[in-house]
Amino acid sequence: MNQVEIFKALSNKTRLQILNWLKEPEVNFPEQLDNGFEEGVCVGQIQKKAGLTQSTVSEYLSTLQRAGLVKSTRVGQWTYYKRNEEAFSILSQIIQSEL
Amino acid sequence: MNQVEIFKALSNKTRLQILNWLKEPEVNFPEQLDNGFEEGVCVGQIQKKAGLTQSTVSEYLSTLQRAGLVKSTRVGQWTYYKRNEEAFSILSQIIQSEL
DNA sequence: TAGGGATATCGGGAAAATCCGATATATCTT
DNA sequence: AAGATATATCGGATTTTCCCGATATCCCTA
Repeated sequence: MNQVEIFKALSNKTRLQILNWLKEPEVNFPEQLDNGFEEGVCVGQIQKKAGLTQSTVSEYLSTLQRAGLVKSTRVGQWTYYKRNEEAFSILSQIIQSEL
Repeated sequence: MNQVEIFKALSNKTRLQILNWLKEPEVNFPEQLDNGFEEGVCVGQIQKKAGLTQSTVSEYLSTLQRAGLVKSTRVGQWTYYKRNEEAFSILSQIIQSEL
């Protein structure tokens, strides 16, 4: 739980948006209704919505993952990303007690 | 309440330390026992503890203030900084509900 | 096993952050 | 008014972030 790394990951508008979109994948990624979102949302869907290049979005997702804010699952050629809710819970507590 | 600005302000080890020191000024700034800390701690004390130059620490405190995380009071030639606890409370809630 | 699609990684130009020394401003004292 | 002290602001060298295009890797299918 590296605090500076977490806050750096959160210091970007697009990355904050991605995290927000992943709160309600069924609303924000209707094209991916086939799988039930238990795995998360694949990079391509997120990239399309973000409107940035594939490499940039892939890098942003790695940044979020290194910070522990999302988890990924590889299924075939797709990598699905979803929020790590526990991390947000812990972060919220850290801000109240430690920070 | 600009979220990106807040997280950027928190994305620095020294600034996090300053915020932490200001949680217990009487413990961390014993040299300033004369005034009762209601006003906060002056820049010079923080600078000495941080071990960075005066200009850097002054700039860091401005950054924290622009983000709303600290408040300042000018008294004579001193500027006293203290935490804005309300901001941390709100931030903690934002992480739980909005982020 | 060849080709195609999804994702990751690499190299880089532009912009922002980091932290410094020098200087400006404000205030207090004498 | 002059000197001393505390803080703020400025200019800049260095590092980091942002975001891209090109390329590499992985996996699936014909």
